[in-house]
Amino acid sequence: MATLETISSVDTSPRHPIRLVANRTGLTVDLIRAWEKRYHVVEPARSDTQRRLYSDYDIERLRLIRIAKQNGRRLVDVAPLTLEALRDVVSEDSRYEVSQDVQAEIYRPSWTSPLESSESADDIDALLFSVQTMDQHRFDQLLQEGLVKQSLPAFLQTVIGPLLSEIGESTRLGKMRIAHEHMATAHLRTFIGALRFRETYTGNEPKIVITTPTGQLHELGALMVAALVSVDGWLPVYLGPNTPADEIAACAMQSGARAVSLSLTYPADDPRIPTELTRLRSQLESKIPVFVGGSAASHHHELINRLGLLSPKSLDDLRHSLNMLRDNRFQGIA
Amino acid sequence: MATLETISSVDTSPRHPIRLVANRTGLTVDLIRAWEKRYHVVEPARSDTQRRLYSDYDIERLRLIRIAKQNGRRLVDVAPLTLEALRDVVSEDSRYEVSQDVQAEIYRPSWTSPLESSESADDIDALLFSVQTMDQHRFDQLLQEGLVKQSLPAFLQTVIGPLLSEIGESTRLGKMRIAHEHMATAHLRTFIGALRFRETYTGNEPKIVITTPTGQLHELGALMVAALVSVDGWLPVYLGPNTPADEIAACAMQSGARAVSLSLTYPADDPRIPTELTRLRSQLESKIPVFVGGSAASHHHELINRLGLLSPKSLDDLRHSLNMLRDNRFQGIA
DNA sequence: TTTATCTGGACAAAACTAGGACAAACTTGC
DNA sequence: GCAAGTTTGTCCTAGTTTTGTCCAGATAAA
Repeated sequence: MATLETISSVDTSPRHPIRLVANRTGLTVDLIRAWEKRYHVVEPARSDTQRRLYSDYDIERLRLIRIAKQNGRRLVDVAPLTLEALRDVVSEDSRYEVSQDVQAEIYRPSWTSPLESSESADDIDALLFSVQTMDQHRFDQLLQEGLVKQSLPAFLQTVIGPLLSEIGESTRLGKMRIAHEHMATAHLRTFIGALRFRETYTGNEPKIVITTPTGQLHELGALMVAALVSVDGWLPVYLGPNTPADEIAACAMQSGARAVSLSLTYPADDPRIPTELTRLRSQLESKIPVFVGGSAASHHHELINRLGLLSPKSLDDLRHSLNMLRDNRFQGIA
Repeated sequence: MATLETISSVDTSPRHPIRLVANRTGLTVDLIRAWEKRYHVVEPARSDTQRRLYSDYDIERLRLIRIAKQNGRRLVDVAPLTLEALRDVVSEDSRYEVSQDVQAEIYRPSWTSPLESSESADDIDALLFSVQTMDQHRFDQLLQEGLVKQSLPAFLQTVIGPLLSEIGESTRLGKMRIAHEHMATAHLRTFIGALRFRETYTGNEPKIVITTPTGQLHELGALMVAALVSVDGWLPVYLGPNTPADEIAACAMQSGARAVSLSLTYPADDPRIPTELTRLRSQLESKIPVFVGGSAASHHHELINRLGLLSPKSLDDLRHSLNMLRDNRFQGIA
C-alpha cells in the first residue's frame, strides 16, 4: 500500500528552466530571482553551468505564494512555509477573500495511484450503513475521511462511483427507501459541488460546459465530471441537470467554452435524446468536442458515432482526452 | 490570552497582516487603524518592525462590529464588547431588524419595496450581472462577500431571497436564458448547502425534515430553510426536492424528527399536492407540526387550514415558531 | 552572432506607520 | 427647531519598511 507521501506528492525532480517557471506562475524572471535572493523562497538545483533548474514542487510553491500575496499575505510571512502549509493558508483565505483579477498560466497538479480495492469496499459499506441509519453527520464525516486517504480522481472512481450505483441498486430492489436515496443524493451534491473550491483559479483555465440534456434529471454523474476536470486545470461551467440543447449551445458560446460534456443515465431510452444531441451538435462550432458519458451512453452508441460525438470509456479516458485538448494536442475522433 | 481562547474557541495567535483583515472584514485599512487609535477596538500585536499582526479573534470581532454598525449600533457602544457579547447583540439585532424593514414572505418577497436597503440592492444587481455574464467566479465571490457584511439570516432574506425571485422573473420574461438560471441555481445550491456546515453540532439538536413534495422540483426555498434553521440550533434532515409523502413520513419517524417543513413553488396548482399533503398529515404523529411555505403555499390556503398544517408568513415567522417548538413552548395552531 | 541566464547592486514604487485635519452625520441642550 | 458639540469616515503628510523592476558586465546556449 502506498504511503501518504507518495499519494499527495508533487514531482521534485529538477528540470524546468526559469523562463518556463515564469510563464507558468505568472511571475517575472527577475522577481523569482529576487525572492530567492532575499527570502530563499525557492532554492532550485543548478545545472553544471549554474543555470537554475526548478521542480514541479517549486513551481507549485511559487504559484501558491503568488495567490497568498494576492489574498493580502505578506511575502515574509509565507516565504518559509512548506507546500502543505501554503495550501492550507491559501484555501483558508480564499474561503473568505475577494481576490483581485488574476493573470496566470494554467495550473496542472499531478495526481496518482488509487487505493487498493478492499479498503474502498469497506469505506463504501460504512457509507451505505450511515445512509440506512440516516446518520447524516457520519455520512459527511466518512466522505471527508475518504477524501483524505486518496487523491480526488481516485476517490471519485473507487468510492463515489460505486456508492452511487449501490444506492441506486438498493433503492430499486427495495432494500433502501427513496428517502434514504434522497438524503444521500442531496448530501453528495453539496459535497461534490464544494470540491470545486479546493482548487484555486487563476482565470486563464479553458472552460468546459457540463450538464445533462432535457429529460435527464440525475445530475450526480455530471457533478463528478465537474469535480474531476477542475483538478486538471479546467474551469467547469456547471449547469445542473435537464438543460435544453439550445441553451447548452448558447452557454458554450457565451462563455467561450472549449468543450462540452453530457451525462446520460436515466431514462436510457428517452426519445428526446436523439433530437437534443443532433440539435446540439449542429448549433455548436465543429471545433468544440462534445463528450457523452454515463451509464446510458452505450444505448446511443450508433447515434453518437454518426454525429461525431465522443464517448469516453471511463473517467480516466475523459481526463486523458481533456488533457490533450487543453494542451492543444487534441486530434478529435479517429 | 488563554481564557479567551478556551471560551470562544477562536484562535488568538497573531499572524494576519492588516490588508488581509481589511479584505476579510470589508473594512478599509484606514478605518481599522482609526478605530484602534480612537477606541482601542482591537489592539493587534506587532512584528519587530511595528507592523500590525491580527488574530482570528480580532478579525471576528471586527466583522461583528461592522455588522452591528450596519444594524444601527454606535461604534462607542459596541467597541468595548467581548466577542460573545457582540455575537449576542448582532444576533438579536438581525432578528427583528430584518423583519421590520423588509417584510418577506418565504422566497416570494415583495422586493420592490422602497424599504429595501440600497446596499442590498447593489449587491443583488452585481450578482445578477455576474450571472448574465456567466462569470461564475465572480458570482461565488459576491456571495462570499455578501455573507461577510451581514448575519446569515439577514443575508438569506435581503440578498438570496430577492435574487431568486429576480432570476425567476428575468428568465420568465426572456431577459435571461435558461442556461443562466441553471448555472445560478447550481451554484446557489452548493453555496447554501455548504452553509449548513458552518454550524457546529453537539448531537442533541432537535431534527427537522426539510423537502418538497412530489412534483415540486424547485428546491432552493427548502435549502434556504435548512440553512436558516441550522443557525437556530436545529439539525436539518434535508431530502432534496420531489419526495413522496410516504417517504417523508417514514424519514421523520426513523430520524425522530420534531417537525417537517415543505416548500411549494411551481407548479402552484399541481393536482398531486392535496393528495400528498393529506397523506403526509395522516401518516405522521399529530404532535409533529408540518410547516408549508413558498410562493405557492397561498394557493392551498384552505387545504392547509383544514389539515391543521402551519403556513408561516415569512422566514422570520417560521424561525419564531421553531424556536418556540424547540423550547417546548409551542402551542400549535390557534 | 544573437538570445537567454547569471550575479550583485541600485533605485523606485507600494504598503505600512503615526499623527493630525476636516467634513458629514448624528446628538444634545436649549 | 436650531445651534453647539460629538461621533465617525476619509484624507493628508512625512518617515520607514517591504517589494518589484532595472542595469551592467560576464557566461552559456541556440
